Amino acid sequence: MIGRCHDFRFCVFHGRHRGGGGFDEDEDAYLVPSDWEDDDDDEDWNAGGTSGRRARDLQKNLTASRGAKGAAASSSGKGKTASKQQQKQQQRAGAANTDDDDDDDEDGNDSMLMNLKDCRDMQLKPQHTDRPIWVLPDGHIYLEASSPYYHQAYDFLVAIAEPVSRPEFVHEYKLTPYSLYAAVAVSIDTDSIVKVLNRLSKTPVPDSVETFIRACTVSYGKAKLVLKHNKHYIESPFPEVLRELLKNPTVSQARLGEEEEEEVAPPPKTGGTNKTAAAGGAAASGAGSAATAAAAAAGGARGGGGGARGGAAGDGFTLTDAPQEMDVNLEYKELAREGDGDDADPDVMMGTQPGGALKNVAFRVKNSEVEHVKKAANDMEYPLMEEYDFRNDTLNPPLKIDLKANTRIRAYQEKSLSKMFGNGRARSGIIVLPCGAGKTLTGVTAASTIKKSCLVLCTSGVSVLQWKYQFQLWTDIAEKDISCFTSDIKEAINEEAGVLITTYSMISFAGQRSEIAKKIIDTITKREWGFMLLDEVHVVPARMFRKVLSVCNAHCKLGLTATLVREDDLISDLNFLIGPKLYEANWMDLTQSGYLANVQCVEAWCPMTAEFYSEYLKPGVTARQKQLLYIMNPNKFRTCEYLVRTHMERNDKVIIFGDNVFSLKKFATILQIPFIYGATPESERSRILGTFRVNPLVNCIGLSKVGDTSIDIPEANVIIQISSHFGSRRQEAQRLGRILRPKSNVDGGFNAFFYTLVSTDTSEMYYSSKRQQYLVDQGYTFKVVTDLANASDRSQSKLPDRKSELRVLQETLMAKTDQEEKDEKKMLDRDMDDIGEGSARGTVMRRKGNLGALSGADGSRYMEYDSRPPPKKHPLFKSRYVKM
DNA sequence: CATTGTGCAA
DNA sequence: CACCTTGCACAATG
Repeated sequence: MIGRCHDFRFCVFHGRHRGGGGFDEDEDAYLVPSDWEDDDDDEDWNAGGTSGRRARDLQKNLTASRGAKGAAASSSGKGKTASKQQQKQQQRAGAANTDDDDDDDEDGNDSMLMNLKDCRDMQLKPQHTDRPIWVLPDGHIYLEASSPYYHQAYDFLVAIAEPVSRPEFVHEYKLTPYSLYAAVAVSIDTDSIVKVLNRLSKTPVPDSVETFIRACTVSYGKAKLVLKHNKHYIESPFPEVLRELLKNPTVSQARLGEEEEEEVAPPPKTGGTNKTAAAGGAAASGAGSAATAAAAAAGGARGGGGGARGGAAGDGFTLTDAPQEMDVNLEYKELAREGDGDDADPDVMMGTQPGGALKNVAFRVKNSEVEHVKKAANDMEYPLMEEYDFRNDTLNPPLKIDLKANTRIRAYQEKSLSKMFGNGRARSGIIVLPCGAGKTLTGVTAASTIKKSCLVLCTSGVSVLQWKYQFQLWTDIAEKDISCFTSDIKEAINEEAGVLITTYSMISFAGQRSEIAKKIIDTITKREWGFMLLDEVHVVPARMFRKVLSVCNAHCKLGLTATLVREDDLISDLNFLIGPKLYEANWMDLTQSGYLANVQCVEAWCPMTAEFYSEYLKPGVTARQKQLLYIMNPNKFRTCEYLVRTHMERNDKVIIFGDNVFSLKKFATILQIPFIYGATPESERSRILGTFRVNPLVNCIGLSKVGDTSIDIPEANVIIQISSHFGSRRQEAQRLGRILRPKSNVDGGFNAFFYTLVSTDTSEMYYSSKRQQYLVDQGYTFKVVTDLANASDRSQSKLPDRKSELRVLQETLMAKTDQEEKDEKKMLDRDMDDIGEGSARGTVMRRKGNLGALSGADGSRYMEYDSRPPPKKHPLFKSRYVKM
């Protein structure tokens, strides 16, 4: 039996005993008062008439109904109910600068305003004041956070809808096909969704929404992607579904006969590398060869374009029956049983199926095409389920790993894992937890539940070490069973089963590999991984990093991240690359529970000084120079200075973040504080961090974007941002995450501070509001202060007068990029070579050149350069050069 | 083993 | 409405 401390796994087992239903996902979990009348007359929805394809059109209609922006927004001024006014106010409060500009409610933010128009004629139901949510015809849902039934409704809504924005009083959610897939994936059936939604809603659920829900959920779970002997199969008890999928060219082209080799065949190195031959090895190989034989026949048939195998696979399509031998796995029986018991759904797909005897049919797809197939299937609204029945997997050797007896996991971690293991199997997906909320422990717990070979992917070498450390901290895994693989650590993998921790770039690296690396990569790609853990999963959609998913084969994938956002549009790719978002913690809930520090966010407005602003406005000033000017704005510096001084007096630990290295250096130098950036060697870094941690006299350090990731400073409780990477919401959230570690002085008030210094009337204002969006959606509010620069006493400042300001301005205008400096150096070296003798490389010549360059005769310098063949074709340099 | 170069991500 | 620098990982070099 399981130790009573492992509540989570306790739950998993019980979940299974209860017949595969999610253990806290059934309708009963969303209890509402029984005297609420159920006014949903489950009208019979005719599945036959509506195929899943309709969902997309419905979605279009839904969005179209949102209508023209401006008119709706202005006409919505007198929303009918008090709570809608409240919503609006709240929404506006979320945006930092609402006073003068009404137009800056952008993107998703305006939906609430528009929707007010749409629901004028909605009828309120009895007990509507008790019911916590509004369901609008466009699929948006609003939840009153003050409702006594908030928690029930919250649990339900996060399961079926995407959180859009969760400020203090009213939360906005949105129904999307993906969110509904995820809901069905965690075992909430369609009728329950509609029923509970209706019960919670103040107004009857609009027909459009119900239709949308049904259309989205009807085809979910009909087809499945499974991994067998390192080959991928699309499998379904419904031949019709497979036929449908095969109509898609992407899918049909990805199809592969059982015995066919993929073109990208690995080097012929078959000599016993496949180590699946464990305890059940004999049985496995027997089944394997039988399967191959059976499929070979099928493949032949397909080649001939002729006879269908199996009665169900007619219609000109030749389906490869799943060989009987493959059905030995319980997984299949359970699938069949589920389909059998699926009472509420007399599915059109099953029309020809003999009720009790569901047999799975399957066809193989190329491993290299899995990504595209999944995307295509998603687009067709037959999202492929990926579930791993790890308890009944006898093919892959088990891994000896258990949580230590004293390991405890928190309620929300357990909850997130319950979404993953809800029906006793492991489903692929993404868990979103804020920084410092224990993502690693969540991942480790998942790995020790599955107990199969586990591949962990991280973004950097240091986090590889951290993961290994955490595995050893929380579990009893043997030293021989866990290994790291980075450019400088190459540990041997356990042949049987083990945990391997590596980086994305290690796997996706395209260039020449060292011999030892080649060997390890080979074993990684050959192995059938039980579990793949993707740390910082928001990086995975990147062109190179997503390759890891086609290179490594895993039964189940779990992505972890704190910030599921990107500034490009690739984030939604994760839906088919990994799976649905299984759980997203609410930052404010965790703050209230004391798991996170209570952060006061402040945006400090710093007016530009006259000289800096006139430079800023000059025509022909490059974007980079403009950026430098608003960062180096003396009022910003003095604001920073003032904040540092103030927090020093409180004995706080302050981090100054600067994305731009030049300005960071300048600030740090003038303030006389240590700073770390990319070029700071490791020894120096740990020395500075060490003193910052322990020395009460060193309470302030500067960090470049090295601090955004991979530097952990639990002691810090104040952040001052002096410069940032444009509108990166991820950076903003990640920086805030640095001070989220709960602080000891919890007295209900703010115990951490997050300042962003913004030069007014510059593009920095725009970026700043963009950056804050993610945090605003998590419920943070930004307080705007305007007078800090003047509040500071000039005489105490290191930049007290106009003369010193002008000096800074001068330096700012002369600031060179690293690239420019390198080029200068190169050019100098070249000049030296031209002059001839190496001995002339003396100080005199070098100095002269340097001074000349610094004096700013840029144009001529580059012109001269032009007459020579370009020494290097760095694209960045090229464009700059062309400009001049 | 410290540095350098390349390529990538954001 | 895009902005383009900075940091990192990896392998190869002297």
